[in-house]
Amino acid sequence: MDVPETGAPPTSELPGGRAQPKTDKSEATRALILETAMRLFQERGYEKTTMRAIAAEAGVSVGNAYYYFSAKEFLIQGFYDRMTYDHAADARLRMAGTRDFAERLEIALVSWLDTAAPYHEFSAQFFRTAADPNSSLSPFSNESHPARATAVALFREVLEGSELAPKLDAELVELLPDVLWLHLMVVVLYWVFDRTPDTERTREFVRRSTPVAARLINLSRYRVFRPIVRDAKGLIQDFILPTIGKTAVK
Amino acid sequence: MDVPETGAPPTSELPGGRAQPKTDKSEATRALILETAMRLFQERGYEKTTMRAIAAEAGVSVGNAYYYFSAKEFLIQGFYDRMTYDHAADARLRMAGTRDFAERLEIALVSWLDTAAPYHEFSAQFFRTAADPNSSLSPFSNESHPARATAVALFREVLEGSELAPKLDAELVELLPDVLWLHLMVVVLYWVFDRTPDTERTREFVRRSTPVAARLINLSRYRVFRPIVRDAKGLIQDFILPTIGKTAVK
DNA sequence: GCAAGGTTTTGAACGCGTTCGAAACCAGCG
DNA sequence: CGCTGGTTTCGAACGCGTTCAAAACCTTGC
Repeated sequence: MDVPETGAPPTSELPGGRAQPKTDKSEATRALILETAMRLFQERGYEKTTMRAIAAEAGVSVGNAYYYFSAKEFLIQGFYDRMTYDHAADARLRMAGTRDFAERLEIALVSWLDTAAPYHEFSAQFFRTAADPNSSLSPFSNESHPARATAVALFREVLEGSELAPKLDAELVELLPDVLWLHLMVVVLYWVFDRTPDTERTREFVRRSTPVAARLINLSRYRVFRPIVRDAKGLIQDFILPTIGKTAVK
Repeated sequence: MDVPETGAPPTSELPGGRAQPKTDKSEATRALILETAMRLFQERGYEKTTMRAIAAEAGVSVGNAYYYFSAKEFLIQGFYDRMTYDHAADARLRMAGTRDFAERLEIALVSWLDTAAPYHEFSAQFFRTAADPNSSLSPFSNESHPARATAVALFREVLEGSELAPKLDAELVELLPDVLWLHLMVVVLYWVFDRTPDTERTREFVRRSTPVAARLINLSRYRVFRPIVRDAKGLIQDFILPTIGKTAVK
């Protein structure tokens, strides 16, 4: 079995990142701008942070900021990439000693909530961006979104490191990582709208929903469910995976 | 049984609509601006249509447009309300003679696709707005969103007009309309990202997924599934409905 | 050392959404 | 009729994201 790349240290960029860094100094400027932006986003929120402020605070001109990030949106991207990378690392650590699938899944999701917690306030922006099919930042429409690849790889580990995986239909094991990633997206959706302190409600949602999900997957092994599992697999293969950029495996 | 209000003719407005119309002339101006905006949105798309253009085309000043719609966003709202209303009317007509649940559900969803078809190009905007938890336009976060009430009422009819409803657990019948509305939201999500001509892919998705959904609901009647159905009901009651503005029924 | 060509940086300028103080309009009342 | 208080309309002005032509800087080859 091939281990997919788990995501490079968050330096890579999409179209918005302009030409690849030619010099060290250039790379430094780029990093400086991103750091500054991230700090200001956290301090004042996304809308309130103006490009002029970022440039001023970083000690460069606005034009220069745009030289590295062709739109304000693309500053989000850097941020999001890094978070995904941190999440995967943290989740791997936390679930290292656990073999139970439901537990592993819950650990992975809770780890996401913890990693994302500091950014909950302006997470709405991430989400708005993700929801725009015209934006190349959207993890749904952009087939080569590095953050998605990283996350899907993580969920593959969640599954394959569990005692459940060997008992399952191989085809299903192939599909599940993407489905679990979608599950995370649902949790994220819930989280974004969650206004309870420490997003306690989302945490409870995760606690309650993971066992149900695990149970459902487990049930798929029994004969009675063959037909409905076949249908579900068909739906996923034909309609979900192609949309998020996997070509259907024949 | 009580028939919920199916949505007033799309005149009502949320906070962005400013004070209620005092005079006929005022109401006329308001309508003129909305009509003009909708026409231009369709002609050139949302981003390309500037407030200045809307005002000019409508023969009023920008300031005046803002007097009636406190932000460009709120013009979307009028649009969306009307579409939802049209959809409900059309779907009712189409499914009048059908009792089979799966068929009724498919009719309702296809009707939505047909109603929304002319606006597919700039639908991304609706969606972005809906995805913003801070916006009062979001059908998720805004508890009294008229469009959602209309749509949920429609799905209640989809279910209760079918031969399936009487056979189901009463509690489940109470929950399902909202779940079906969520199903529509998923379809909308899919549709927004769908780039195939005439959104053929989404249409196929609907054709394929409605029977599966119907089958799942139907299965819930059998004894074997009691525990998992109970779990699912719990999740919906405790985590989904409260979020979209229903107080849990004790 | 210098010219050529690329990379990086600059800041003024543009277009847009939005705001706001003031004008115009329109009752109803004395 | 004129005054008064509310409603409606106006358009200049503000702040922000973004663009762009030109400048500054930095190699590299001669």
